[in-house]
Amino acid sequence: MDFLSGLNPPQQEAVRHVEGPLLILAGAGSGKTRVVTHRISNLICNHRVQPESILAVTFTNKAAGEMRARIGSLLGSLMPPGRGPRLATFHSFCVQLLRRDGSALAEWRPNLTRQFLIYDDDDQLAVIKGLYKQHSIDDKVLPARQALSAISAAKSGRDGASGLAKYDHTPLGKYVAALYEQYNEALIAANALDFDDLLLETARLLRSHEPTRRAWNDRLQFLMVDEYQDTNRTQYELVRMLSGNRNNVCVVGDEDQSIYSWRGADIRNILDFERDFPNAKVIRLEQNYRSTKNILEAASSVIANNTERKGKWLWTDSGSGPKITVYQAMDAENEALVIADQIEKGLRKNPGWRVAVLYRTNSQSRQIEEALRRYRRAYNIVGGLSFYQRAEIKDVMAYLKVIFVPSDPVSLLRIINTPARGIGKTTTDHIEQHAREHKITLWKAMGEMLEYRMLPGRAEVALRAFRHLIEELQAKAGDVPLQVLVSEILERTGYLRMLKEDRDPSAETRIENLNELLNAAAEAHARGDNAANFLDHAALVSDADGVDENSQVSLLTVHNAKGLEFPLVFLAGMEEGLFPHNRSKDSAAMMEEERRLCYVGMTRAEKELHISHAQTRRRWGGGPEEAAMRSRFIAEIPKELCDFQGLPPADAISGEMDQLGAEGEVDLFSERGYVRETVKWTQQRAKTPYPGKTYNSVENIAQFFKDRGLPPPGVPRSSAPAPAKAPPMPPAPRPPQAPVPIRPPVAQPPQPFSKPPVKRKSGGEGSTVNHPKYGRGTVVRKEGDGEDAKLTVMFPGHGLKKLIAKYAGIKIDE
DNA sequence: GGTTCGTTACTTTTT
DNA sequence: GTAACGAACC
Repeated sequence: MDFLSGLNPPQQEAVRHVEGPLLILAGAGSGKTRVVTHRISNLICNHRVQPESILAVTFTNKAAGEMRARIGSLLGSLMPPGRGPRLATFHSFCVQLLRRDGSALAEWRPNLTRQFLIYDDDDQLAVIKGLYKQHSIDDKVLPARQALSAISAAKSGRDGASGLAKYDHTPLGKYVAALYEQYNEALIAANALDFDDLLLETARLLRSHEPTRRAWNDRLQFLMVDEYQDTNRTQYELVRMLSGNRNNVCVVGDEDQSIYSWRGADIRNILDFERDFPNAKVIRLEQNYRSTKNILEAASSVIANNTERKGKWLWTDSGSGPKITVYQAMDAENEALVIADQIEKGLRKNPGWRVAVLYRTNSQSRQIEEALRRYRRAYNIVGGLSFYQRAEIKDVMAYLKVIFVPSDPVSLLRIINTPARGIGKTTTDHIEQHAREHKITLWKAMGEMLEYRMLPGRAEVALRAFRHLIEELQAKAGDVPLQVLVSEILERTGYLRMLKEDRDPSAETRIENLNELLNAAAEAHARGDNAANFLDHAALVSDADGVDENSQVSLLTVHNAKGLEFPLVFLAGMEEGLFPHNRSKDSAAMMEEERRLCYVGMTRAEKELHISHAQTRRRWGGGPEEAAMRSRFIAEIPKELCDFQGLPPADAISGEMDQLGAEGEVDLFSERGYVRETVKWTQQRAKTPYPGKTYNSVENIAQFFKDRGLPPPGVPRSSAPAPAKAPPMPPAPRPPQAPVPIRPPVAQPPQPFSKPPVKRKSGGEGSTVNHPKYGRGTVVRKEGDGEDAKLTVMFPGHGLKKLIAKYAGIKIDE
C-alpha cells in the first residue's frame, strides 16, 4: 500500500525511512502529524512491523488519541483488529510500565509496589505543608509553592539534587536541602510517585534492572517522539534506553517551538541529536500548509530575532490573505469586547470557522469570558481549574484512594473531617504525632489509638465511626461497579447531604460536578477500567486534553495551543510585562522563550490573525489601571503586514495613523461606549438583560442563566464532560431601533442561536423524557444506544444534564 | 469543634 | 476579583 501520495519530497523521504535514527525538523504547520502517522502505517503495512512494537510518544493524551484514530483510518482493515501501535505520553507510558514491572524497583526504592499512588500538584503541596507544620516553618519565609518548584527543578533538571546548591546562600538555604530529603522520604513512605518520579523511577528501573530493560528492548522495535524540543533530561535518558542497540528512533521537533524550558525541557536534546545518535538522518520540513503568506511572514520575522536557533525560513504556496490586525484598546475590558465583537463578525462571514482566543496567562480569560457571555456566544475554555482539580472531585477521589490505599496520609487527612464529623485539629495532631513517634502510617496510628483508648471520649466516638465507615466501604469496594462505589461514598459519608444542606449557591454546581463524576465512573466501568485506572486517568489528564473541536470558540493559553490550528486566531494582551511576561525580562534566554511562545501563538492561525493590546490594564480586580506599552513582539512584525487599528497609539509611529478607519468594512475602531451600545442592542434582542454584576467564576455562569430561566450559553469548562452545543433559544423580537452608531460602520449584533435540527424518534434527540428529580426535559443530544445511551437533556429550571439512561431512571415520553 | 468573617497575597506558563 | 488563611465568634 502506498502511503506517499500527496506528500512532498522531504515528507516522503521521512515516511520511507525505516531503520536507524531520524531527526525530523518540522516547522510549524509543515504536516508533521501526517508524516508520523503515514510513517507508522508504512512500517506496519509494508515492512511487517508488529504494531505493538512501535511506541510513539506524544505530548498530550489527546494527541495520542488523534494519532491512533488517523492510523486506524489509514490502515483500515489492514490493522489486525484489537491491535495497534503503542501511543502514549511519556507520563502515561511510564505509569503503564511501572504498574507492570515496578515491583523490581523495591530494591532501590523501599516500599514501592505496583499499587503506587500518583501525587499531583495539590498532593505534593500538602506534603510540603505537612513538613512545614512539623518543623514550624513559616510559609512566608519560603512559600510552599516555591519550595516545591525548587524541589521539582532539582529532581528533573540536569544538575540533579546539586541544583539545590544555588539556595545555599539565601536565607532559605538551610531549609531547601532538608525539605528535599524529607519530601522524598514522605513520598517513599506513602508509596507515592510525583510526576517527576514517574519518569525518574522508570529511568532508574531500565538503567538498573537489566531483565526489565531487555524485555522492553525486545518488545519495542521502533520509537517515535513528538515535540522532542520539549523533552527534559530524564525523557532523553528514557529515549536512549528504550531505543536499545537498534537506535530505531525517530524524533520530531522544532527548536523554534520550545516553550517548556521552565519545567526542565532541554533544547539541547534536539540540538545535539546528531551527536547523540551518530549517523542520524536529518530531514527538514519547511513548507507550511497551514497559514497565509502574511501570517507566516509575520511569525517568521518575529522569531528571526532569536539567536539560539538553527535557523530556517518557512515558505508557503498559499495566498497572502488579509493583513494582521493590530488593535490598540483603551483598556482590557474594551479589548475583550472588541474581540467578542470581531468573533461575531468573523463567524457571520465564515460560519464554519473555529476560533481561538490565545493569551499568556490564564487570568486573562475572565474578561474575555465575560465579553463572550454578553454576546451570548458559547465558548470552550481550556485549562485553568480543571474538572479533576475541583475540591469536591478531589475529595471524592481522596475517599477512593483511602479505601484502596488507607496508608496514604495526604488523602486521609484531606477527608478525615470532610464533611465535618467531629474529628478536629487536636485529634488529627495527636494521630500524626503518634504515627511519627512509632514510625507507622496514619491509618495504623488511628487503629492503635482506638485500640488502646488513647483519645478523649468524644473524639474516640467520632474517629471510631469514621474508621468503621471506611472499613465498610472497603468491604464493598471489590464487589460493585465503580459508579456504585462512588455513589456509596457520596451517600454514606454524608458528602452529598452536606452539599444539599449548604445554602451557598455554589453547592448546587458542585453537586452537578459530582453527578458528572458518577457519569465518568460509569463510563470508566463500561470501558473495563477499575478504580486504579480511574485514579491514574484523573491524575494524568492534561489541560490540553480538554480542547473540544466541536466548540466553535476556544479560550486557551498559548502553551495549551501547541499543536493546534484555527482559521481565526486572536492573540490578546500583547503588552510589555504580560507578553513578554515580566518574569522573563531578567535574562536573554527567557526572553527568547517568550518570543518562541509568541511564534507558537501566531503560527496557530490559518486564515486570519488579530493581535490586540490595551493601553491600560488592571493587574488585579481592585487595583489601579496601570499603563501598558505594547509588546516588543508587535514591533518585530514588518509594518506593511499590519493593519493598525483602535485608539491612536501613544507610542505609535505617525504613519500608522493614516490606517485608522481606512479599511472600510471591518472597523475595529470601537470605543468602549460604542461597543457597549452594540452589547445593549444584542441583549435587547436576546431579552437577556445584563445586570452589571460580574459573573466571573465558572460556577456562576450556570447560575447566571438559571436565574433568568435560560439555558446556559454552551460548554462551561472543557475539562468537565462536555454538554451538547448551544441549546435552543426563545425567538427574539426585533429591537425597536438599532443603536445610533457613534462611529461608522455598525457592528451587526449576533444572531440568536437557531434551534438545532429536531429528530422525532423515541428517546432520540428532540423527544421528551421524565426524570424523577428534574421532571420533564427535552433530549438535546444522544450518544450511543439502548440503556447505555448517554443523553444530554435540557430540564427547564434545572439546566442541561448529561445522563446515562440506565442509571438516571428516566422515562421516555412518546 | 465548627462557622463566619476579615485580611492577605496573588498571576507566568503545566505533565 | 478571589482563594486561602487565621482570628474571633458560636
